[in-house]
Amino acid sequence: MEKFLNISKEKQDQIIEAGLKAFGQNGYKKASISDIAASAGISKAMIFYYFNSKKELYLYLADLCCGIVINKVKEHFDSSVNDFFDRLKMTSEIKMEALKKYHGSFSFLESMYKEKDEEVQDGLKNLMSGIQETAESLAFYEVDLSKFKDGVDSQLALKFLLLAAQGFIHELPSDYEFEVIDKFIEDYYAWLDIMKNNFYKEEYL
Amino acid sequence: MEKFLNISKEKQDQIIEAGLKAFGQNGYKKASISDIAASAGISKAMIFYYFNSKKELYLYLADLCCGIVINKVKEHFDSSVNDFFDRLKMTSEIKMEALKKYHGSFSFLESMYKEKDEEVQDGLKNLMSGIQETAESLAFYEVDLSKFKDGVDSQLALKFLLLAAQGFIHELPSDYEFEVIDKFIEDYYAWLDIMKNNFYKEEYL
DNA sequence: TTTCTATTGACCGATTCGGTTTATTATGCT
DNA sequence: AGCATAATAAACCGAATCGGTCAATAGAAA
Repeated sequence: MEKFLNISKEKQDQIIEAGLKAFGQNGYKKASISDIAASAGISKAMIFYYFNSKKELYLYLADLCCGIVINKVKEHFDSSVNDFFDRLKMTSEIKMEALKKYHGSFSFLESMYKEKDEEVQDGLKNLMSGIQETAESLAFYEVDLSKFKDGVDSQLALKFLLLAAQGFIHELPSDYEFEVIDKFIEDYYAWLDIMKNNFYKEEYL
Repeated sequence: MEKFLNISKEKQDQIIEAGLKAFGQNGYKKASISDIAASAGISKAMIFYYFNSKKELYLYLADLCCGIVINKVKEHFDSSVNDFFDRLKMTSEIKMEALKKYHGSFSFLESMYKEKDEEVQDGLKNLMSGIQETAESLAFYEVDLSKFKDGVDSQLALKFLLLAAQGFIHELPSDYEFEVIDKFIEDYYAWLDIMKNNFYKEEYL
């Protein structure tokens, strides 16, 4: 595997993107090394030269994607931000920055959560345990909800905002341009501002 | 194929659900008849006894799912409802009713839109042409947007509400219970009411 | 009993799978 | 230059799986 780390970053990225895409779309079992190699523009033998098996490649990618998210969280998350909308902006920014590293990262991560194949279960369990503490639910405790008007259910607001973000991620084609993410962030912030202006008590505007 | 229509509705549904799930998760090429048969609890040979080929089964399911949605639209859509939120309730009700017929219908429909395999392209093209007129974008013309307060972008509101609905559909596990849909509809309506109460000019409340 | 239908498990050739081996090309090092 | 070593691809491996067929069985109807 040190073989892989010694080649150029561009070629590494081609292989990583190809792997994330194939595994993300088809799951572990139905993704094939031949597909990945062809999609990365190299021969199948090279995949086994860099990584020794399908399993090793998969777990490397899993580790990589989790690492990206975890690092972004450690880098940007600030628990002292306790305004509802500011906190949301922060977490969505973290998410989107991770999304911008590799096209396939999110569809891979999501298929990873559903992955049931026994061959990789052991390796995944290890990863999961270390990532639970960055779960979304934990990211929203200690947020100040008293700024909301009576009659506005902040939990419902949160729920639908998170669903919308998830909907956006799923709507992305596998070959999206990075700018569509920036465009979405823009819309997202505009939408958050509208909600804030109409859902907060006047003294907090 | 008339063989298939003569067996009991329950057995039909088992096969349909198995097919929708397999094709929806894996796409046409990577879904296997063996999987579908096993998941439906019958032998592989029976699939070829009812349908003569993989392609015929796939196109039958595609036709079935499109038919369900189209019928629900014809049945429930009322273009005279031109309040923004009432229209949204109506279209989401149509969607969810279709979702409740078969667990796998929506993931199948979505994978159907992305399907690129040449073997079924011809059959899909025919279906698509008849379904375009029920597209979501068309469902929102002639809606009265003047009730919104200044500063509230109704198009942005629509966009995020549709994204949230899509996010919900994707969050569903493949073996969801039908009641979670009712629970979501409940939340959805509560959320629409909150938005209406805060986004409409006072004279329209 | 005969006849027809529903159903299966075993089977078919073809393809594809994960993985290996071999041969060839670059790439240093001296 | 020559020589070793690493990078790469193509051809290959046995095993599994693919879509699809078929012969044999069981069951109901006659």
